[in-house]
Amino acid sequence: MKNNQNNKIETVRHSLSHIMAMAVKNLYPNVKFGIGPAIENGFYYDFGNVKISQEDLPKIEKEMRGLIKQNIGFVKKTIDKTQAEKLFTEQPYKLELIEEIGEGKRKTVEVGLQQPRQTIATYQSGDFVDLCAGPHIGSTKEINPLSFKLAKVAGAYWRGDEKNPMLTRIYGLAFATGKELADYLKILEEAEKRDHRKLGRELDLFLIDPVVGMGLVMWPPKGAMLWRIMEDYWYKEHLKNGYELVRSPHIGSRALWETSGHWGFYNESMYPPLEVGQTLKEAQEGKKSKIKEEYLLKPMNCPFHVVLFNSKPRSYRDLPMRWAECGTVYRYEKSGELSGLTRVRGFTQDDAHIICAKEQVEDELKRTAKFILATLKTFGFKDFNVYLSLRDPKNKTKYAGNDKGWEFTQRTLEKIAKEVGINYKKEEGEAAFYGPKLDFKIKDCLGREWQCSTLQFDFNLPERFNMEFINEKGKKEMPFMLHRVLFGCFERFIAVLIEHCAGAFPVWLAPVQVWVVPVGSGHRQYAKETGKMLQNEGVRVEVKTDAQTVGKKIREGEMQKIPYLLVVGDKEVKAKSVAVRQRGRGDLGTMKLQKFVDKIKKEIEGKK
RNA sequence: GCCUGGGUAGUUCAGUGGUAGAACGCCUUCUUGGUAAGAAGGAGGCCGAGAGUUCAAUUCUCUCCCCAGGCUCCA
Repeated sequence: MKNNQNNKIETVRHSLSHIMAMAVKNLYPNVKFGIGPAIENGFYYDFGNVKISQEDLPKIEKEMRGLIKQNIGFVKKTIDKTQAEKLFTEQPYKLELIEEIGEGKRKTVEVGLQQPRQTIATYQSGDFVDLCAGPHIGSTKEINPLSFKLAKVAGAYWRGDEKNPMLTRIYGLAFATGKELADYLKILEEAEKRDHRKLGRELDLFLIDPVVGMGLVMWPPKGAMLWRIMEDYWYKEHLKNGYELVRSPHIGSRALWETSGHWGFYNESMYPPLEVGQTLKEAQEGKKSKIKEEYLLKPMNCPFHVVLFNSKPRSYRDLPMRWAECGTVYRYEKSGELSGLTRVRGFTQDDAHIICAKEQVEDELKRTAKFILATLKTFGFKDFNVYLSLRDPKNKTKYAGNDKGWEFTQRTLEKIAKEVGINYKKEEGEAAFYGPKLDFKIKDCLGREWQCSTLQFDFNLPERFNMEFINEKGKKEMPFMLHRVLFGCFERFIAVLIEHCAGAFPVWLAPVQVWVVPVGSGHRQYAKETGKMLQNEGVRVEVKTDAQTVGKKIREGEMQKIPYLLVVGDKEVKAKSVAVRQRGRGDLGTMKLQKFVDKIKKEIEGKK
């Protein structure tokens, strides 16, 4: 039953995309049509040869409502390729699709064909015919005209390829009822309040300033504290889990990146070389000299770890090696891709490389997957999607490594994913060229997925750097290499963390856990003593001695999302107690100071 | 990088072809306070940068920079 309803709204959404296309055609007769599928929460359609802006949406929406009132029916007509080519003669994008349907190449949702077809499905509504496999509603009277809304315009490359022309995409929202639409709009409004960029400013967690550089993040005390807490936790857990810590520099010579292959295949994303042949002063004076050395900022930590591994002969007895480093990397992302903390140009990966023998692969994978799951759980993430990215079986040549290695690792990845109970989605062709991977993606406040944890094989670096160890038989053997990050990187993880808890961090993570609020000036001394005592117990505390009313300080404390506000006045001084106010819950009443210390320490210990 | 829309005080935003305003925040003074804003006063803006049109540009035009939402790419 639920499924039927889902299908029904999908069909309505898709039909709305056709109605929108009709409306656009009426208003912009020369429009060229791309595609227009139903999507989560609504639909879109891509249009070429038109200039449509946000301001035009009400006009298009009005036209759509006019069409809907006419009770236009949707009629399926199957025609042959020649007829289709004639029908869509002025629609170059449709002709491209018709060509591919004929060849069996087309396999998107709205024309779900895998096999070469002689016939082409079309839907006619009124005088508008669209290339479409359907299904559609019978007539526009099935559409509730109050339950949809055109949301935004956006550019989108034809077929998602940046070499193709850019079309104008109009996104619409559509639900079964007007109430559902209103509810969704409400959710969007709420989401805005959780935006990490807004909260980052309000809570003084991070700063990005164009004077420093786009995509380069600075961390004021509160943000730096949050980072530190995460990092301390991270180090502790890694040592517990049998990792060793390593460190590597921020730049590496050109030769390193040539050997790793990044010089060649990663050149779009790397900052250009630092060419050393003169002093800065000489460069400023315009003196030119021969470049003696070239260095590149590291976009990845791996090559350093590989060089460390190769620095002496390794025995099978040394394996597995688990080397971890919170390493800051720099990638020159295109300007339009930058966004808050989720996409930056300098970021710190909580990286580790596991180098092991084939027999150890399965066990290491399982350990790592469990480690990832435990970490996400500790930070309160329950809702994330996991993707098993495999190579494209139709194009095996573009990958590093050999068939045997790929088959083994892909099989093992899938096996351990099942064993540790991960509900994953398989994606063929999504693997990196150097190996298959398991990606963990967390949603932000708007439901956009961000890859955080990942677990990836690497067939490239072991080959390029000739990594080897001496096996039990005294023979040289190439080890398996595994990259993995738990957070992904601190920046992005902090972004999703902020949005996940709306800035109200659990006590163990809160940069400031407690404010002590004296009622009057006579209570300042006791407040300071209380603060000192808490500080000695390892609690992160601030004493608010400024001359403001209690009401004002409470308000500020709540807005700063401080987990506990301790109000102290005459009663508390006398009884050596504190009046505890918990964030979001209000006054919990008074308790002995020691009792509060026990309470908060227990919460911190339990990662609450 | 591409498409659409933006950029006015630390923040959120008004406003105007004759070089600007509110609220909060900040500073000072008064207030010594009991669970979400005590009062008064003050400072703070080459209205994102550059060029053009104009007697005159924050306002109109163009270029660039940055921001938002997408696309592409990615941790």
